[in-house]
Amino acid sequence: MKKTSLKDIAQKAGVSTALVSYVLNGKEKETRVGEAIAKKIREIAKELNYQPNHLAKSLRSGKTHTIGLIIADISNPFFANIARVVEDEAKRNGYTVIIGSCDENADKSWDMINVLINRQVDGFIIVSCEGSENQVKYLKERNIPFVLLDRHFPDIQTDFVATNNYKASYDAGLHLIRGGYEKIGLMAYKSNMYHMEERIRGYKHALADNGIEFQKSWLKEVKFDAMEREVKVAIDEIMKSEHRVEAIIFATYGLAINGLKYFNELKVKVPSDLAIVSFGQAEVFDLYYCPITFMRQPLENLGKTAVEYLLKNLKNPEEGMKQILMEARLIPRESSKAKSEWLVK
Amino acid sequence: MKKTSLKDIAQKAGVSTALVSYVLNGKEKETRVGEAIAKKIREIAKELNYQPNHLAKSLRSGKTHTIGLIIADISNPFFANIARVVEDEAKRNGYTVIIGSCDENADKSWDMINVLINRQVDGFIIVSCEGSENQVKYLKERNIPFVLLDRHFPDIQTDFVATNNYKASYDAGLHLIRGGYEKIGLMAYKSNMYHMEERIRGYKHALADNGIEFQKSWLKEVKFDAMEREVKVAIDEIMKSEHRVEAIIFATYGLAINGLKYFNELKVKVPSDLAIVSFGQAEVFDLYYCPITFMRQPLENLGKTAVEYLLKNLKNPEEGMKQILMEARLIPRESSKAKSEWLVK
DNA sequence: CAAATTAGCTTAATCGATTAAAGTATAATT
DNA sequence: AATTATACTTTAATCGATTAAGCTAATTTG
Repeated sequence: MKKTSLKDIAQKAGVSTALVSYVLNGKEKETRVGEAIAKKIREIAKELNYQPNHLAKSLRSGKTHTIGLIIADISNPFFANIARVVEDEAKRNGYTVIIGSCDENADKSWDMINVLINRQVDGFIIVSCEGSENQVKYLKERNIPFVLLDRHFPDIQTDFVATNNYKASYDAGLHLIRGGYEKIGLMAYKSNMYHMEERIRGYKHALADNGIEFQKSWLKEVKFDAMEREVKVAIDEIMKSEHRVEAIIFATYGLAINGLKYFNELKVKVPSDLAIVSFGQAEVFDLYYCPITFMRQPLENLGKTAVEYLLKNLKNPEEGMKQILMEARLIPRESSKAKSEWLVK
Repeated sequence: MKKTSLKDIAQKAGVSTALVSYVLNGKEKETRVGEAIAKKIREIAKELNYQPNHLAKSLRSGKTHTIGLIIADISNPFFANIARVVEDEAKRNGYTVIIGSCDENADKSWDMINVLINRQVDGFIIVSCEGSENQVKYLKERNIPFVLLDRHFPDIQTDFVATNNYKASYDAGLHLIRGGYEKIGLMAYKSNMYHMEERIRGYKHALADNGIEFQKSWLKEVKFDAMEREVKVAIDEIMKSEHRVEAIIFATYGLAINGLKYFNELKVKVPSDLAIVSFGQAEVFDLYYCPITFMRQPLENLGKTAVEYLLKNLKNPEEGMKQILMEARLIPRESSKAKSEWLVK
């Protein structure tokens, strides 16, 4: 049983497809279709359960009402959740989302972008990965609408929706310092992505502003592709070092998970052996024996705003650049309890 | 700058679009295109960075190389992961996946199916939710290829790829019994979905086969939509009841998370106050203070096989029904440690 | 009443790619 | 030389929906 097309309806109603199209698109007034015939057309359409063919529509109009969402790492629940938000918001506006994860790999990301361009997506929302600047430039040149989400490139003028990572990281550091911790480490990705640099910068400034001299051995940068192994090595180094830290900030969810696992193995006690603040957010942080303090990023707002910006661009490509940095909020939990609280015990 | 089309290439090469199409589709031999011209066409195509328009292709061929994946609850990491597997496997075969979560709501599921049908997906992979039998029947009637994943309806003959839930649940029960537990509860969804019934059946049989008389108060069924509240109520009841259980099986990831959170609040100690085995899988199970025993479902295999079945159907719609039940494997952890091990302490 | 509107509908081009069918040289065969 | 085969190309229909432009008959207007 084939799908009913405009033609089928036209035939059954004894009119041209044009009329059917006009009626079903609510253009009967402008194009003055007879009332009787309009009613008939609508009835037949209903009877045959007519559903327009999106392909044909899109081919004609050049609009697919589809958004390509490229995520650097969908296995990170923070991104998985943001993907859901984007999807829901897009759906509310009549758009379909095609999601792809590039697993922090720029080549994969290129592939996905090309595949999606061929599929004629109307625009992109992208959580960029390292080394994908050229892709962003390419989209700009080709005038393909897009919004960068969560990560952006300060040297490339684009629309973006991101978190104020400098501030977030600064706040994380400050929180620990106020809790009485002085030797504070940061575990981050080895990356020259701006958002990561900002997190490092914020952390260092928090130390400096509070008269704590940053020690090189406090900053551990691990490769995404070898995260599990390198996190362990880094932690081993940290625990042995002479300026051994009393607290550590995990710059991403993945780092935190690997770190916490290893702490379990090592029987490191949080927060007495080591206090923790982490970026990212996930169920685990609630359920760890010692609930983890984390920086809550405005997930909903980030996702929704990204969609909003993109749709605005699609409607009116001439509109100016739209950029926004949103603030993260520290959610204090046991893992970073002020020293004074657990010292007395 | 508009995208290059076949026409552009044809014009530049001074030939008809037909030739260009033949050459770029590797049909130069059958259609004996001159070698010189073929070369020229390929060069121009490369030079103009030609990328075929999928919409046009699909409109013509009736094939979009797109799969609709409808997931009952994407916030469940088990399903999120399976979605990734499906996506990757589809991509390996040149297919794009459009994912949608219906949040265990049949109406939403209807919507999604309709939207995706209009987008002309070639077929569906569906993790069905309660009350969606009519949708499955509809797809069957309309001869739209689909494969049910993880959940299926025994009364409707369809392709499916699922876990042997009866066996998994039986094994979960057996494991606890062998660990010396006798009073064993099960927390499940209030649902008449077959997979849930099977989990209940397996649990009961495990008890019966080991001479334990099932108590009504041991089985708690909570509504998905009010999970958080009802889990708490259920646990309160369990803890107070006279036949208070010593162990509990969570039939889904969501139930486990909510349960574990509440146990934390109540300071229930796992496994000495209550031993646990759960379905689903997630980072949390590793990182809980007492790592959680769970039934590992063959996630990869489930996802890949679903794609395989669907693609076979797409290639050859006449092929017979394909159904498979895969076995889950219990991963023993601290949360269900044999009583003898912790009693001595 | 002739001319000008207007209402109501159809025609046909278009989006981009595919592909039977038809066309036109050129070469081979009888 | 006439016929046939071969090699190479073009034409045009098609997928399904949209829409500017055109057409016809009824109605209004001066």
